[in-house]
Amino acid sequence: MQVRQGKGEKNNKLRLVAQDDSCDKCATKRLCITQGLDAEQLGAFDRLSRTRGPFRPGERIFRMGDSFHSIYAVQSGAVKTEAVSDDGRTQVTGFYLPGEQFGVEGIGQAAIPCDAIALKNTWVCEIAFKPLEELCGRSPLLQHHLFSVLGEKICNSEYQFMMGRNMRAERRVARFLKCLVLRIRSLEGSEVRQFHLPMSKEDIANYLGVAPETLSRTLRKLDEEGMIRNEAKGFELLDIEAVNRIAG
Amino acid sequence: MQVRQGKGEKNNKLRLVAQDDSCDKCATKRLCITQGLDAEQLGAFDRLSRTRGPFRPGERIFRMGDSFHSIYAVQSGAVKTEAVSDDGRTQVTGFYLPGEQFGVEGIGQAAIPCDAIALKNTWVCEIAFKPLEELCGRSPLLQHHLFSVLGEKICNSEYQFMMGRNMRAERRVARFLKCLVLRIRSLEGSEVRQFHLPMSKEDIANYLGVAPETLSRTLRKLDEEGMIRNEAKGFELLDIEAVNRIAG
DNA sequence: CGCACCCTTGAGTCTACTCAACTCTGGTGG
DNA sequence: CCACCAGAGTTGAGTAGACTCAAGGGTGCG
Repeated sequence: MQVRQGKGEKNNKLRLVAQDDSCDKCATKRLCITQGLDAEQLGAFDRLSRTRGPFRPGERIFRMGDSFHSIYAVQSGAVKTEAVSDDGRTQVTGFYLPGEQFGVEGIGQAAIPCDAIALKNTWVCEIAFKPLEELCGRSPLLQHHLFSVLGEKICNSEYQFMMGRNMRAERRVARFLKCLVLRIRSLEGSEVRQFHLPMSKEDIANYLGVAPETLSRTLRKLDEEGMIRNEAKGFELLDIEAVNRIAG
Repeated sequence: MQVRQGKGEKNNKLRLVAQDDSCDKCATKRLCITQGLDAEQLGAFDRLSRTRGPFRPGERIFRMGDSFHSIYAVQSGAVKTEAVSDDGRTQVTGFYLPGEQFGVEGIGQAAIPCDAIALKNTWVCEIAFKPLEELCGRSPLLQHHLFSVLGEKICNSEYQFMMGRNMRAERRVARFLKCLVLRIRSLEGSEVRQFHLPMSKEDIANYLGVAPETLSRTLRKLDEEGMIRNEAKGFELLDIEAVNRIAG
């Protein structure tokens, strides 16, 4: 949600742990819910949030069934959320990059409906929700930001939902790539062409609702058609126009 | 979100128009965000909400691209929301029964991302969002309710999202029926076995991400197996256990 | 009565799944 | 330094579930 400033030591520590730390860019992101707050409110916000980490790859930040206390933002690293369905299969429900919020699914619920798992060495900002609600009562701007975050999340979820139906694997994959490119470029700059994937291709396939084999074949096809250069742990973007065309 | 009491005339009018009006039962629903408010706050809530209708079947309550001003609750009738995807195809994103909220997708967004369309003669409660936010600042309870509503919506969206992938048509249909049974029974009583569908089967198929033909065949299969009795404009529930078993 | 619309049924096709084998990579240990 | 191993990813073959296209009911409305 925000990287708290004026905590040099912690940020340094963070940088030592996670080499690909992008947290100092987070403050510029549009979703920073503390944007526009005055000094007193920022102070209050600092008191209800804290940095946690490092989480190792595969380590859980919270678990399905935990009672809900906090919402989170990625400071550095990457996070996936996944839920276990009734029949025991896991479903990846989201990937989160530095500056992005997660854990809002638990708001107003008896229990958190998903696990959050670090994908690499990860630092997160944990924001206690009950005090945040109280602070929102005193800060209309913060309240508005928070509602916006939730609205955006709803909007994205419905978009994903919509995308999941009646859609060829090729289009799903293209949309995923397009989305990821936008998100990573907003962190690292719009000239980036080489994209490292923090998650496994198995996770991506699960997220997209296709078999790993289908994802593999689809990426190969996009590669052969010259849109991307498919790699083991990432991809190179060759023709964003073509990807957009397939994404629709 | 709530049916305002003490407006006998409007409710009467409403009853004349929509015979299956269930709005007087809405006040008992758990999602009533005005629950627990004091008289002064209830008054303020009344001033920022208003009843609108009747909307005729097919009539739009709001349109995709409209600027966001209000959230809504169904008072009587039924509503669907649908979005048009980039390639011009429409995707039904939700059905709403009396007492249920809709339109929260627009919160914090530049434009509302979907159409809301009445499925039969429908009255809705429109709640102006900006004043609602302000009122939330003065009423921690209301604020908490609203956050809960949004959290629940996120949770449901992710659940739907999850359900859309890797799932046989039979299971999707069974889940849809199960969910609908629960919702209608919470309105009309748990002994109900006969369910009228306010939406067309084409809409249901679209919502579930299957072809209308597939939905038709699946319902016939469930009928032949004795779980339901498939009808033109509804269904009779014969074996809820079996439906639950298939739903997983 | 006839038309329109929705739903159902049938036949054929195709996408994506499953299962199985193979490759590649990074890490470990001799 | 290289051989080995485990896990992720890729490729191939065969299958099944769902889609498309097309035609045939049913029901309500003018």
